[in-house]
Amino acid sequence: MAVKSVVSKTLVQTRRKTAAGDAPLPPPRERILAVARDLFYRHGLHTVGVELIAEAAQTNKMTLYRHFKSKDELVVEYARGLAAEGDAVWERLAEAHPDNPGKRLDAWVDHVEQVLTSNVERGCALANAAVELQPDHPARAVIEAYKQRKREHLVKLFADSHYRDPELLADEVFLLFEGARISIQCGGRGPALRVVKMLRDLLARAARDG
Amino acid sequence: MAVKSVVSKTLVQTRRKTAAGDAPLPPPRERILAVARDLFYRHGLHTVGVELIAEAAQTNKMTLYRHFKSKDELVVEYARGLAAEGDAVWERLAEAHPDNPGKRLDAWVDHVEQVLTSNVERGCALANAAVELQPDHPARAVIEAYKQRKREHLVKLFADSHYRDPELLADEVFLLFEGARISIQCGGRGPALRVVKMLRDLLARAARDG
DNA sequence: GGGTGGCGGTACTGACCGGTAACACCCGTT
DNA sequence: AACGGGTGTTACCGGTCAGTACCGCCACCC
Repeated sequence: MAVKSVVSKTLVQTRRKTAAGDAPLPPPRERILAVARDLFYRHGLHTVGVELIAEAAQTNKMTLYRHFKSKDELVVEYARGLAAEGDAVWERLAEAHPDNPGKRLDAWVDHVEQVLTSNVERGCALANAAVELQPDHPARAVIEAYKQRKREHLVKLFADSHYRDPELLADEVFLLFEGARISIQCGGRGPALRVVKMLRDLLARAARDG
Repeated sequence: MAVKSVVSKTLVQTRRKTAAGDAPLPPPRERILAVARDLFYRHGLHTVGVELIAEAAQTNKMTLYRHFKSKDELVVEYARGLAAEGDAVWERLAEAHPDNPGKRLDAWVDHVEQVLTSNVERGCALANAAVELQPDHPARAVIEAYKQRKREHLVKLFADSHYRDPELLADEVFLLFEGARISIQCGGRGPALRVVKMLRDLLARAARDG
């Protein structure tokens, strides 16, 4: 029930650059968010303390609290960052294939494949965070809104591709994807790896009206 | 980042029966496990302390530690209990329809429907526990073994019903179910409610070889 | 009746964690 | 040169939590 720190504490830097004059560091806030993202994802929100985050970000607790007025707020920013990154995927998809829904769909499936085959041992960071947080935690609203947007993106994608029941299809695809990511951490890596094949089969079989 | 106790602390009982001579209580170990099950599920493993569990079980921390040598062990027993209950469902299914795979399948879908429409605001307790626990926690092995068994039960169910690709079908159904339960706590209750329809459609459309 | 064992109650320890105070420091600006 | 803002450092507070020691009590059983 404990996370033993494995974070290097050897840091001899002053002010955005290491003593040896290496590459300058990003400002503390960004470093903290980057580290929080890594540690929260790998070890969970509850097991990672603010001091660990601060030290891993090559700063200290005081500076952390100058940028985030509480750990809860840091968690909210953490969730916001993840949601923004997820939204960015959809924006890139829309920009890459502005008027070709079929290609947009293919590109999304490719993206899913890439996500599920890369190092995602711990599944969806936002879903995990939702599991750890009480229902009234402010980060929950961020997470739920994001998942809602994600589902609606899918509905629109299928509607644009003229599938007959885009709502139901979106739900189905959404649940398959979510199920794959949660089941990764329950031991079954197998099912998740086959989900891309399922997706392609499903989309090929589903009825269109055009 | 805190759970404020809302548990009644008014308890004036001595030894397995209340002062007023009400119904006798089960032995402490069972009470503790029952309460742990409820509180761990509703609030998560990390946010619920052993003292809260003990008091809610109408006993105290000392007695709890006489039956479980650590909180981690209590968590393991918690997981074991949930897994055993899940296994019991499959046993009842096998007993109810020993030589009629079709009815067994129908009964399972009914069971899924019942699970997803009852009060499961927090999804699958075992999946949630896996999210909260480090990979080397002993309870993780219990959870992973259970999910593995569950998937194999599904494979056997589909194989007995002469579906053409029981492995793939089992994965698909498994992921849909898992996805439904995790997505409940991410705000989207909608998709989960439609999963039963998806299941029936999927099973109706899937190819059989007999 | 006198053990014996299980249980309830209290009080405690030691560690950890979120959050704060106070001060020294470095830097860019004027 | 003086200033001020953002930062690093240390020490600390208050609370919580897992786990333990100790005692008293009641039930059961020979």
